[in-house]
Amino acid sequence: MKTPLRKYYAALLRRFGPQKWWPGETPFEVMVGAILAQNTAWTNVEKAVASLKAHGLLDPARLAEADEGTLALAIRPAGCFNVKARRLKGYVEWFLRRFGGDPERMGKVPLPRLREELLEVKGIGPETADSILLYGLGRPSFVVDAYTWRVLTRHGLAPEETTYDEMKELFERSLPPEAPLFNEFHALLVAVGKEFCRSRPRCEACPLRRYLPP
DNA sequence: GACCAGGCACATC
DNA sequence: GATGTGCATGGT
Repeated sequence: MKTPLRKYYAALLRRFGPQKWWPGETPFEVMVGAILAQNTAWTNVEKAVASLKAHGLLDPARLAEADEGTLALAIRPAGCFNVKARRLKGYVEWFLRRFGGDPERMGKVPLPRLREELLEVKGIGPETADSILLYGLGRPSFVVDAYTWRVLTRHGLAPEETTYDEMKELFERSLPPEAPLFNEFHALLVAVGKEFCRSRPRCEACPLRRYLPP
């Protein structure tokens, strides 16, 4: 069955314009940001990233050398800082060991296999893995998050028990595998989710309202 | 003063 | 295999 996702994309782009997520950052900075962003407001992530920069820790080798306590202190504004310090270190150690800290080398691994490898790293779940792939490396791996889930279930495009991977596949089989498209679409879903999906009444003004089931 | 935010691992049933 | 819980800051 043909999904209306392309129409959703067009309507959202018209309404919100390009979101320009993660512009002009290094791939490594995006990877770090993806971990810091777990269950955290984006404004807090920005503070933590700025703090890492100020501490000279926004570099794979430096970050790997830093002790967890120092790291935790530096990323404090991101919340869950002890957990995230451990996850960051674990990720960076893997990144250095596996690719010498080089995003170019990482980008040469076939997408499905690279995703599998990422998921084996402690602290990297599906959404973080896909964020790293899509926003960090420019690979066409669709990112699903709470907003994506909310929009799709509310519109009857997926039942509430749909898993992460199923929802991801729903997008990936309906769209051409183009990273810029996946990038923009996911950011637009967050935009509409934030503004309109918080409560039922707000659906009245939503740019997707004409696609809502009766 | 709850409740939420661009999750995840781990415990427990 | 499905739920439940801890992590923790800063904004609404």
